[in-house]
Amino acid sequence: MHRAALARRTGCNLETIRYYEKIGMMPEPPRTEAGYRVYDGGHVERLRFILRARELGFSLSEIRGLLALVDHGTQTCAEVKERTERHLADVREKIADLRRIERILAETAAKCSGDEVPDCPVLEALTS
Amino acid sequence: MHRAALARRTGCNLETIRYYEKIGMMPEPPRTEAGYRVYDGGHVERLRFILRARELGFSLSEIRGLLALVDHGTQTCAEVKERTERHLADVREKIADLRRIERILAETAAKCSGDEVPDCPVLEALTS
DNA sequence: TCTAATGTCTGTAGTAACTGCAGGCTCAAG
DNA sequence: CTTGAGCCTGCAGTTACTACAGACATTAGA
Repeated sequence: MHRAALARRTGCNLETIRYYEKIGMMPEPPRTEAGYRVYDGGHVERLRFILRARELGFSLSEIRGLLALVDHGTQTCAEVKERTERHLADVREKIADLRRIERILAETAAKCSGDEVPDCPVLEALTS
Repeated sequence: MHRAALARRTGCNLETIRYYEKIGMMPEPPRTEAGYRVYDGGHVERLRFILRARELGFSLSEIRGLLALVDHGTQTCAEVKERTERHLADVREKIADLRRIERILAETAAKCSGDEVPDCPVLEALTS
C-alpha cells in the first residue's frame, strides 16, 4: 500500500502522513527500490489510533505519550484513565470559557438595534 | 508612555504590542530621537479594543475588519451585529464539538477499571 | 512502444497568534 | 563614570498541519 492508499483508507490527508512520520509518531515504513513508502495493516491501525485521538481533542504530545506507553507495553488502565481524565478536565475548561464568551456575545448582540446607525452596543462593549 | 508602560496599563505582553504593530493592527507610534516608541491614550484605547475582542474569541482578522469599519467611520450597528452573530455561531459550533468530545471521554473513562492491568476501554476505543 | 497523466519523492514555506531571545543602544541613578 | 534597566531590531520557536516546486517513477492508453 502506497501513501495515497493509506490516506484513502484512513481519511487522513496525504501530507499529514509524512508529517507524522517526520515527527516520529508514525514509524518509518519500508521502501521500494525507487524509494516509495510501503505501508501495511499495522500502519493503518496506528494512523487510525492517532486520528481518533485527535478527534477526541488529544494533542499530538498527549498522543505521543499514549503511544509510548503502548509501544513499551507498560500501559495500565489506571495510567490511561488518569491521562484521559486530565484531558477531560481541559476540555471542560475550554467549554466553560466558550460558554462565558457565548453568553457575553449573545447578551451584547441582543442589545443591538440592527439599524443603519453608527452607534453599536458591541463596539461600546469593546471600547469602554 | 513607553512600551512597558502601555503593556502594564493594558495587561498586554510587551512583545505582543510590537507584533500588533508589525501586522498593522496598531498604528506606528511616534518615536523619540533615539528611536523609542511613544504611546498615548489613543493607543491604550485601541489596544484595549483588540484585547477585549480577543477575549471574546474574535480572530485577529475579524478584529482587523471591525477596526477597518471604525477607522473609516463606515460602521453601522447592523453590520457589526451581523459580524458578531456570525462569530457567535462559530463559538456555538465549537461548544457543540467540545461537548461531543466531553461526552465520549467521560463515557469511555467511566468504563475504566482504573486497575493496574494493561487492558483499557480508552485504548480499545482508540484502536478498534 | 511511446507518451501523457498520475503518483511519489524531497525540502521548504506558509498558516495563526504569539513569545522569547541575542546583540546592541540609550537612559537614569548612584 | 559605571551599572543596571529599558528599548531597539531581527529572527527562531511554538502547534498541527497544508501546500507547493522540481525531480523522478509508474502506469494507462493510443
